[in-house]
Amino acid sequence: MAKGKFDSVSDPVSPLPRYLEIQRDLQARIASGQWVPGSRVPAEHELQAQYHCSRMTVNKALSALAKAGLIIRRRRSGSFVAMPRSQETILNIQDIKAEILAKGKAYRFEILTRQERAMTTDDALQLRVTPGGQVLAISVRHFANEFPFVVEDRLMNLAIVPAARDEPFIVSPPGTWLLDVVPWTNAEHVIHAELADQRIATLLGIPKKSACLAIERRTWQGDATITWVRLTYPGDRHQLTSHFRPGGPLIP
Amino acid sequence: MAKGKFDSVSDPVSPLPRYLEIQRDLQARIASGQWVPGSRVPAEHELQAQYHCSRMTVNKALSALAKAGLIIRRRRSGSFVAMPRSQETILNIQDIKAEILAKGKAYRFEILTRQERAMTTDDALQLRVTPGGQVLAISVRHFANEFPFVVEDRLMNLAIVPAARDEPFIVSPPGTWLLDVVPWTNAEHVIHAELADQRIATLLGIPKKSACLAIERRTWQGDATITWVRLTYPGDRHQLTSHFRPGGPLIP
DNA sequence: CCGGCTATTATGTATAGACAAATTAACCGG
DNA sequence: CCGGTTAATTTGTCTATACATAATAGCCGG
Repeated sequence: MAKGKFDSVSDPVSPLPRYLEIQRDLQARIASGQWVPGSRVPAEHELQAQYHCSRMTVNKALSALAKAGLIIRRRRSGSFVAMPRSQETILNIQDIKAEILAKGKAYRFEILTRQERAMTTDDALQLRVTPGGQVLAISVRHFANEFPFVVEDRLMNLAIVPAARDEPFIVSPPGTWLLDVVPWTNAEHVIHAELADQRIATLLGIPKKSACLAIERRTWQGDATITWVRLTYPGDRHQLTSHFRPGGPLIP
Repeated sequence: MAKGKFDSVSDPVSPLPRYLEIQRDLQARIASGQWVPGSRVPAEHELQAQYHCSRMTVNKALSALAKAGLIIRRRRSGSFVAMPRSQETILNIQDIKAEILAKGKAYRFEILTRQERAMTTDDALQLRVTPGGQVLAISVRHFANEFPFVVEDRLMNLAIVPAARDEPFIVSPPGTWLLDVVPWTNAEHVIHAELADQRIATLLGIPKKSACLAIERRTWQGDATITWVRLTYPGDRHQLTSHFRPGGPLIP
């Protein structure tokens, strides 16, 4: 005999690892409706016999399906096809510089205003911290191919990011700089629509009272808020797009 | 001796499985910046010695970290702390009925229009399929506590969902019904801002030309488009919120 | 000095066996 | 028939080992 992996019975040379084969096979049965929600998935030892492999291999496939939320596993009871999940999608909000460059457009930005000040009540509210300390307030306009792309209004908590005080933000805009310099642990996004006021209209070069997409983001490091930012996009020119597959990271 | 699991050396009774302990420990070192991006993670056999366990256990922890994108693994080279990831967040777009009920408000809906027709060119474009076949076009208004909440304009591909033809949509609105009945494999979302036209303004009870948040969703089953839907929310009253932790599903 | 071969190394996948924990099912005494 | 104890089942975790695979490092001949 030559070599032949582990000499699996019926599959001489499989391009896909065994556990992924099993995983996809089970996933297909669930997606196709062959196994309806609530129905029982064969026990590990049964699948082991069916697929002619060890229990660990079956376990790896089943655990992945469980982590993806396609099945529910309970000791002694067995595994069951999960109920249809509420819709959930992965929205990729890139760093603005990366976002524009990814579209193959020329990127440029300009600092509109920059102010270092004692934290006001409003600042504290928006950062969701107790007042006190200093903040750096910065407004930036980003351009794609020399067209105004988005207006950024940002508050940075200088108690957490003192280095920002001495950063001129010449090569990188504040958002990109922060991403590179400060590790963050939590983020919150709020997306809504609003009408352009005079300032936004002028800065984006759009008519006053046209629709804008506003994204607000708060970023934390542990319990401390690092920064709050509000990005205002022209609503008709910008849109957020996302794709989603249930059992998301399963089929990479 | 009584029993004592596997008699691990220094940890008599651990409430957490070993691989999770290791995983969290490594994760903490990465998050804290102790291991900077690009730096090398000890090899499996080193960690095995450090944590006093088998290589498979270490492997499980490292594989999970790799899947979560915290480290990059390469054969022969070793494992390395990943570069800071582009911002990515999980946006939860619930089924409307569930969304309203979750807010503790009374839910009601009404069918505004319903038309079964041969697929028009526009329909085909929006469903992204080649023309031909029948579609069901439905408009629905959803209420929360008797206030207009969102307007839904939907196209359903009757070639894929013939059952919709005979469904009166009395107990459940089309979206909820579809979620319960039809398994889907892919979805695409597009979010943008726009101004309310006369119809939307009337239906939502808001001034004409006020800002609206529009969410369009296309849902597939394999290659076939099941449905296209456009949800129009009042921009000032509705917002999408999401939280995100890097290394998301790691800390359940 | 360059290009290709070989040895080494780290990860990837898989096996078989073992004990632990949880929960259901069966049983049995009152 | 009820309630509690015991047994059986299923998943969860872990070990030790083995071979596969990819990629680097080093060697060696031209």
